[in-house]
Amino acid sequence: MTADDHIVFIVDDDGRIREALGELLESHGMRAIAFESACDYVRADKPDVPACLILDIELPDINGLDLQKQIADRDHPPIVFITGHGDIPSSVRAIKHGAVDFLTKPFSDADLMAAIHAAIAEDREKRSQRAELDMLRQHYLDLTPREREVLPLVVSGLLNKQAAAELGISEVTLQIHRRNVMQKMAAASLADLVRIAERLEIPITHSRRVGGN
Amino acid sequence: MTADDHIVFIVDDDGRIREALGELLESHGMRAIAFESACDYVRADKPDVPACLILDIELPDINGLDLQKQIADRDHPPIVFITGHGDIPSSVRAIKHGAVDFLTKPFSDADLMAAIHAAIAEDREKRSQRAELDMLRQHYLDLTPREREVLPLVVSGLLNKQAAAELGISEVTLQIHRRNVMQKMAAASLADLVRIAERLEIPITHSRRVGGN
DNA sequence: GCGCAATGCATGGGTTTCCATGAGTTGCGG
DNA sequence: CCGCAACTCATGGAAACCCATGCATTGCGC
Repeated sequence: MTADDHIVFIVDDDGRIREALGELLESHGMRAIAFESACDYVRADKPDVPACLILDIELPDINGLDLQKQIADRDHPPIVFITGHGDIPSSVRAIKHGAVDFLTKPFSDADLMAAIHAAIAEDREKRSQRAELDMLRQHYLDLTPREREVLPLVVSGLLNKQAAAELGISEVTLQIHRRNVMQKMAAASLADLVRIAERLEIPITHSRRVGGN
Repeated sequence: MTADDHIVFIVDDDGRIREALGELLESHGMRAIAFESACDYVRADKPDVPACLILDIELPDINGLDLQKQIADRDHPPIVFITGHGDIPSSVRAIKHGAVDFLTKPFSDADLMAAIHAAIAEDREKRSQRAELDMLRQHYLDLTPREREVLPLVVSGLLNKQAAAELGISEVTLQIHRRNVMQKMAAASLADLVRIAERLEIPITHSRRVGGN
């Protein structure tokens, strides 16, 4: 419960720091892997568990902030920056881009551990969110092209009749597509389907007029 | 279009700074009001337009970061911090709590103006979001107690019959409540109502079982 | 006490949805 | 060329939903 369900990555070019951090983390029962450079970190294949990246700003190959930016879109763990010569603009940029904390050496063990715990908790939450979303996206991929046209019409609140007219097909056929969509998306009800579509950011194409019914 | 649809508040105890900032903003065609202390700012009644608060960290009555915390829950404009003696922990805390930027004197006019424009744009967006939400909340207040019980059941995807059973009333009565809810919430369709309930954070009480139908 | 809002129920009729059965066309890959 | 997936459509019955009319009870404020 304390060593296998999370991991801490350390990227620092100073071997003594890597060692000290590794020992600190071990003494708190946490698993850690240290890298000497950003390149090593990026290339390594990392276990797929809630994690945290302790990142030094001054690295031999690339600036820590630039690394943050590079891996921003991808699927990366929250970052805790540490630095010997930090400046305010860097810290502002780091936090704005989502870093959990920005610590200047020397920092207290307590501060670092607090940041790490916050980061791992954040990653845990983020992962669970993403897992759910991935499942929905997987279901969406199961839809046929036609079903993908039907979905937005249905969650827009159109009647089957109206949606069918929109696609130029018969109401019967649309009902079949609609039914398949519900099944493939594992939606228990229309309300459910609407919420699922919301999370998949399916755009509302037409909204039914109130008086139009 | 450039002076009346936004305003910049300045809180700084240094009269020269206030004057300089006021002139800078005026030269950019922006309206500004300056205050000498946090107390003055809080007490003043401020125009209800997209705004931005330029806040000095070192104030006579209260620390700028504490002021940020105090007005955090309330309805306050985005903050751009400026300071003569900033430190990294302060900047981290400020940005974490939502500040737009954290500038140390001396800073360039361009940096400040960029931050201000970003802040006002942010506020504009936030206000438009809140305006919509307020309207929905107003509609929600129009609902009777019973209608407020019906809403979550309906958006959970329950059949009228099931929701009625849940409340121990007849299906007919529930249909009437349901209809009133739709009308009062200005929902054009069930899909619409689900999205509205989502934004109002109406919890899902029961979810219909797939096979149950 | 009277009016009014909120809540409750019934009946009836029209519309929509849900589901199953059955079946035809098209296009692609083995 | 055969099978299969995708798309199409019809019919028909059961269930659910929408709506209007009409009415009873309760509790609160004027």
